[in-house]
Amino acid sequence: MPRLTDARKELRRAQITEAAVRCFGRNGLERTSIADITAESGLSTGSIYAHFGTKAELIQAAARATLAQRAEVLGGYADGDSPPGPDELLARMAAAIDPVQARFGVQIWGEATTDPVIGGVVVDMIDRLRVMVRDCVTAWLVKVEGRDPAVAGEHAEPIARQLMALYLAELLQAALRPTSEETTR
Amino acid sequence: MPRLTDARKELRRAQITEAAVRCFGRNGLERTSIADITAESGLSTGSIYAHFGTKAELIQAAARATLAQRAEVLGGYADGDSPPGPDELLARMAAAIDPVQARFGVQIWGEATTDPVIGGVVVDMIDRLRVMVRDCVTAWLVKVEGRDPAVAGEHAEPIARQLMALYLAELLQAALRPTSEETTR
DNA sequence: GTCTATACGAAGATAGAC
DNA sequence: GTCTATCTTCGTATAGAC
Repeated sequence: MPRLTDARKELRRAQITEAAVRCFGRNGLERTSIADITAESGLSTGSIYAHFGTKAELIQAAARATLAQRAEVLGGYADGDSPPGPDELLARMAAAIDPVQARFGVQIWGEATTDPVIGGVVVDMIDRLRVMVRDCVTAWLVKVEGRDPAVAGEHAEPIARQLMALYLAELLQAALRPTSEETTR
Repeated sequence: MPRLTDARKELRRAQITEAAVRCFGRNGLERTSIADITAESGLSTGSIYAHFGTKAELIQAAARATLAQRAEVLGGYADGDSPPGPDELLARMAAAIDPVQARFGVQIWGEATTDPVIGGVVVDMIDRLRVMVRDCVTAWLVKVEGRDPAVAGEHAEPIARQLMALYLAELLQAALRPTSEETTR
């Protein structure tokens, strides 16, 4: 297994998807051409198509990468000795929102309504996030509120649902907030 | 002022935007061509361009019409003698969600992230909805919970925010739910 | 693997008859 | 106002050299 070259390959792919996300954040999924991405990434058309079969595949990869990145941020919250309570958790999640990623994220929602592949990615990711939020709330109920671990999970579930809804609304709001360029104009 | 012909004009425009929304719900904003809309509406390219200058204008008109229609549903809730409480209100709003309009709505969010005109339409409409929800909650606090009208408005505000977030999440979920065609396959 | 140059198709928009 | 036919542009994807 040539894992060193594999790693390089992954790096290139990441370079491309990250440039793509910046373009998408500026101009939207369909209004950024491959040419735009070549300009942003410094690479060429041929190079991009060497790594992704179609533009749709590129979008899928970018979506997976971005959503996974957002999930990672929540990773360690449930582990500490004093996990954050619901309000604090939401505040942290909201504070971690990046405008460009928020815009791309909402664009992906739109795409997910008609593209089943993207649809799968999005619902999986929302589900993963909700589970992580639930676990964090459970840990909080047990560790700082002193609830019975046996029932804390059940209690955490509806709270997690509400938090996710609030978070999605926050994400949407961030995505709709005018660009800094637009506000300074 | 020829208001009869104006009315006919509006009717045609509605015919076009409604056909467009059905197409958008199926295939997304950018993957429905003008040709698709002619097929769905029974009209021709020329006719469509006689009513809308560009495809973007058509999308804007469709967005305004659809969002206004959703706002209308909430219209009378605050007026009755026994306005619904938060849970009941959310349930009614969720029950009134149409899958096709939900998909189009979420697509519009995506478009709003990069198109300032659509952006304005969306934030205006979300704002209008939130105000209506707030008024409904206020009426409920006063009329069925017996709260002091002087402070009910303040109390209603955060509740309305939560309800809106929950509603938007519900809308997103409906939009991501697989089409009936896909599930029966 | 990366580049440049290009083929090819699709879709937005227009012209002009009726 | 509505149609059909068409123009033109643009963007994806490929071919082939290095």
